[in-house]
Amino acid sequence: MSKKGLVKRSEDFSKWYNELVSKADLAEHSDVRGCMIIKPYGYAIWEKIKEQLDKMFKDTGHQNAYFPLFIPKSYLSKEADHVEGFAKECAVVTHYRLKTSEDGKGVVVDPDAKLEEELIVRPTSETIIWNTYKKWIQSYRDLPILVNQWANVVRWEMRTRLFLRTAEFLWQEGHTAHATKQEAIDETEQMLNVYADFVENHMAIPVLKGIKSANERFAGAEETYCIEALMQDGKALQAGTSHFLGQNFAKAFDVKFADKDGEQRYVWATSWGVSTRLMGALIMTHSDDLGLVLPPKLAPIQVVIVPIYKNQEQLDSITKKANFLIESFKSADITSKFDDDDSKKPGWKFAEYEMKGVPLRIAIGPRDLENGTVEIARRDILSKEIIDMDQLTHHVQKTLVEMQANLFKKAKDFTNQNTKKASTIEEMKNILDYDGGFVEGFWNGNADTEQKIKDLTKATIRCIPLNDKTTGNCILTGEKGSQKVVFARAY
RNA sequence: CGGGGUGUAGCGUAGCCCGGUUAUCGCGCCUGCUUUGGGAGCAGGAGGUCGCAAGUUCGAAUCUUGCCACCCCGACCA
Repeated sequence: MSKKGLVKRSEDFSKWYNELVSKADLAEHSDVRGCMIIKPYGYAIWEKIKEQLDKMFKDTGHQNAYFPLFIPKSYLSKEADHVEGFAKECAVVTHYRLKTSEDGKGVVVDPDAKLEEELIVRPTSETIIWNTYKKWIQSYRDLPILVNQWANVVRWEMRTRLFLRTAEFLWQEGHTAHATKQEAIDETEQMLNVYADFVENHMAIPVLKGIKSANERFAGAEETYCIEALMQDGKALQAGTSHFLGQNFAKAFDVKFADKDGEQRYVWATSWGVSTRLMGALIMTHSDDLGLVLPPKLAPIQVVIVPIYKNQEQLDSITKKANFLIESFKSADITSKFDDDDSKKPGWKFAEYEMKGVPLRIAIGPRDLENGTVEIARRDILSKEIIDMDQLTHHVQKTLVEMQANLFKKAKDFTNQNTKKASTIEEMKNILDYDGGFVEGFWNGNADTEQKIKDLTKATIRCIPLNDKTTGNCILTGEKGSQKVVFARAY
């Protein structure tokens, strides 16, 4: 990744990405095909994401619950579009027992232990949840149901990439049931806004809010809302989705309720989710050649203190100061770590914490002991300054807030600079081939047109932006009165 | 599933075309001393079914065949 700007050759960006994930100790490929091992440091960041999102879900009235990993095959076939969308990538459990093989070496699947009905490892939980909601809902008094589940799901992908596309991934999926269409739509939009709020204000990643074209819509949804973010290589990443499911699942699973007027009505549904893919977005948005850059709100360690010393006596007095600082940080809600590991030299530690994206690094050495100061280094702009020890906590607090804002602004500027308008296919192709980025254009709303544009440019419609009713001439056909959409090449 | 590529120590690699002593180098690891304000230096040491299997040969990391795994580019996708 060049600090100067876009990497146009995607192989270079892939290489940079993979190296970063490995060197920052975030994750690695498992020996199990397509699966990922999230290492403790990577998982700590995911936990920060979870914790903050979970709070936002609860603040909007949701509760957590947990549903089975296995879904009977018959459930999946109840909603036609839904099966079709997921059938190609499902892992299927057919047996429940192993036995020692004939030759005594190893084990084989016991053919006598065949399941009567195969179980599907959930690729998403709409079906099993709606099968349950049928039992939970009889009256309008049972509504709404506002449930979220933190879980793992399996989608048997052909090609995998750490955090962005793995056979198994972690996510949260919200599944809500409502008495009216409007309430369900409001919920869908509310959760899209929660996602946008979280991604922008906690992850410092600017997003574009919009709705998907029919082609890109979730299998079984009537409307898919999404947030799209632009990565540093000029490709778009879908960072979260919120689906208005209409009455599709209620009808498929026969979920009806008695309304106030005594009428039996089908329930209205939504589902919404974000996954460990957010980790990929985080990495690809902020990081540089030295490694990961973390927004302070998501950093498991916000400040690291590195001692520099020549003898035990110096280390002792530095340790005393460091312990004092750590206490002071703690009372200001700043997470810090004192790294007095004697087996690593300071230079090694500096490089290591930069690689891991720790926002602030404080070095305390003999000079500082004399002067009552510390050296403080900022990860985002790579600056260093000397600060008086007694003003430190306040300074750190202020700087962390500044860094959070700075990272967002930097990413926002990048996204703005790489959002361009095109009125013809050639124009769009030039932009995409040269810089990548978001391309605003007009589309006649026709699925064939969308496909042709994709064939010609490798770009898909990322979304139809919300609250932008501008019309113009279709980028492919020139048709007047076409709607505004945003195209990009995507992950 | 199509096209391309790679498998040699924990990681990264040389050697393979043109078969021949004890398989190369770097990082990491272990021991000791000196070091510590940007990934330390020196000395010594440990670590290998050369992806798996068969074949050719006096002899295979090297040649042949088959298999497996992984990576990259497509198609598909959060």
